[in-house]
Amino acid sequence: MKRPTQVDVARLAGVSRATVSYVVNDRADGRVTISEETRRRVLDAVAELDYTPDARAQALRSGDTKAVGLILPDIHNPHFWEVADGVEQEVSAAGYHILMSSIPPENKDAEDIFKDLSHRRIDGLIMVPSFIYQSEEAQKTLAYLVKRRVPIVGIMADHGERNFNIDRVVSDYRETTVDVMNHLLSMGHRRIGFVFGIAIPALGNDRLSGYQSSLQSAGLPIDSSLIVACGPDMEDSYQATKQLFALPSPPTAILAINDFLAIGVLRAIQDLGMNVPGDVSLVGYDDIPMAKYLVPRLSTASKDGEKMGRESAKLLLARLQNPDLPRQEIKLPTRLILRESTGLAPS
Amino acid sequence: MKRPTQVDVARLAGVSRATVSYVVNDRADGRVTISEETRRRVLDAVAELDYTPDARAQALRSGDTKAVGLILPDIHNPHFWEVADGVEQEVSAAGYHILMSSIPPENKDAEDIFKDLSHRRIDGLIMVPSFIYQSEEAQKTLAYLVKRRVPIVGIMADHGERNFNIDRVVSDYRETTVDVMNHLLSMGHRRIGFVFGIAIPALGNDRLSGYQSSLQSAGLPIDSSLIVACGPDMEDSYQATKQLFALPSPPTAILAINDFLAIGVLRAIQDLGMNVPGDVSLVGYDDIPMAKYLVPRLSTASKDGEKMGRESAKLLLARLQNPDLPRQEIKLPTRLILRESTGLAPS
DNA sequence: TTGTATGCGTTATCAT
DNA sequence: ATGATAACGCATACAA
Repeated sequence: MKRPTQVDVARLAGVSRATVSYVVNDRADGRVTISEETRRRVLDAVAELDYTPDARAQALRSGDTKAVGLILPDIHNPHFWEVADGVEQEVSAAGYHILMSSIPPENKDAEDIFKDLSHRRIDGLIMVPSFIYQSEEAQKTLAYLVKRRVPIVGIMADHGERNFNIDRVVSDYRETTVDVMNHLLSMGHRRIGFVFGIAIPALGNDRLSGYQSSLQSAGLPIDSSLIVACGPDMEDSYQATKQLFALPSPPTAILAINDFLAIGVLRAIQDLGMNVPGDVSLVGYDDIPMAKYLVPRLSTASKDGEKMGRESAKLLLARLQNPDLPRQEIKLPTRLILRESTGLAPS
Repeated sequence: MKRPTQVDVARLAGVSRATVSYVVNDRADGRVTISEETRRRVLDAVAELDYTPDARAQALRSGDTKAVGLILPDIHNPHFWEVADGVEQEVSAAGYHILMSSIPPENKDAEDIFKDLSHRRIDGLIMVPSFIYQSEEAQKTLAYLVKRRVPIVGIMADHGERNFNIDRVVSDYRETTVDVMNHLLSMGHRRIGFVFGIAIPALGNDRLSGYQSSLQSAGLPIDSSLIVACGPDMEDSYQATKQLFALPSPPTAILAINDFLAIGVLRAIQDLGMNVPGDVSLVGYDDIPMAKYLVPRLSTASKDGEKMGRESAKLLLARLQNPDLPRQEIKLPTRLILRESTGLAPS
């Protein structure tokens, strides 16, 4: 039993294919008009056959697929689910789907996704353009797509990033990191560690540079042994923390590159027989949903992931509707949320 | 500047469209053969024009879209991201994409997704068929699709669920719940609470029935005030826990319907001035990645989400390749993992 | 070994 | 107010 097509409907209703197309698509605009009589007949036929237009044919004919791609750097970090959720809400309301593509820390898959864009499997792309920094190849491909005016919106930090001339939702932790540091400094912390675990190091630059410049302003040395780079999993941050406390002069406060990794840090500190914030203060980033339920509740620099997702989707939708729009940019704030994981430096 | 098509390539290479199609698709199988000479010419032309086949046209022509849908019940629960990750790994290796569709606790969106399936926007579907239980409508649609032999695989529990006659990956917590209860009982717990917060109540039946039958076997009463149903967010489980301890005779142990909600439970217990496992024992489900980093490390009934994802993808891929396969079913084990959140009942 | 012709299901542009 | 007909870009059976 094959799927019914327009032809089948047309035959059953005793009209032409074009007519079916008209009534199905409600082309009551402008020129075309359909008599109530035939309209009914067609609709009846549609119902009877349970006809539903073929999306593939529509895509070929109309040129777009009603699907947008989404590239995120780390599927295990809850922050990015928030983003995905936001994107989803917005695009699905507009009748689009998300082609969730493999989150590529190494650029390998990124190529594939760009290719999909070229193949017109998707109408546009929302991405946290991490992989871009990893690969010349990817940068060239992106430049090429931009030249072709392919709709792309990037979710990115402001600082030190090349402007790829795409629509962007920017949200930058640099300033808030300075707030974090000032707070820590004012609480008497002098040795502040940084668990820099992130799939793409360049993505952490906003935080790292805020950290370093704060130290400098305070006349404190930048001790590179306090900055430990590690992988993006909780186990990585767990080990990194142990490394930090194996130092001759260990930190009294730690910045974790994100809340997700902060969980591993928290665990390591307690396994070391210390407690937070009594012995060590801890600050994360992103304010993931579970941050406020951890024990202790995690102090963090917050970013509204869901909103970032929604805003980027809006930007993309706008450009899809009107390709000639000037370049769009939305700036979203970040802010410091003090909870229970920060306190006075031990004396 | 328009995208180049087969025609353009054919013209540049001085061959026919068919020839282009042959070399591009490497039809070196069976009958067709292309001389090395023309092959080169075509490939050169392809490179020169940067030709890339149009996926929309391929979809129309070939009948499939190389995309599969994925329906999950709760986007905020890390367990389901493990599943998504597994699915992604497997299908992307086979050249498919995931159409991540809005995770629908209420059936509303489910209809849309089924419709997409009908529209052939996707070739198949992997789902945790939660919404099915909410809506007669959805059940009818599913039955219809099954009759049409649309490739669908369900990720579901075994117990008490209707067999929808689709391929399935089953994994059931009933037995492991009995293990959990036996363990708790052996540690002297007699009043065991259940934080039953889940978007779709029917989905928790494997756990609930294991809980109840264990109680019965032990000759203990089933006190319905110890089972508190709540929403699927951490705040819900947080409040539910407070409710549990407002009882005249509060529990000494708690089962949380999943690890995600267990985080809220853990927080509530400590806010109540009690500690885990000293005052109350806690067990979750799923063994999400952060479970072993919580303080205390969470005892839990584990399920390998990623593997569930991978296996369901394999099933779907197999059926896509051969629609006439007999109905497939894979059973995945669950097991109790004892960590630090369970202990002797207080005396 | 390669080219010709046809159809996939839609939608848009004409005529009628 | 409706109907023919021509693309959209590709893949394939068949002819040459």
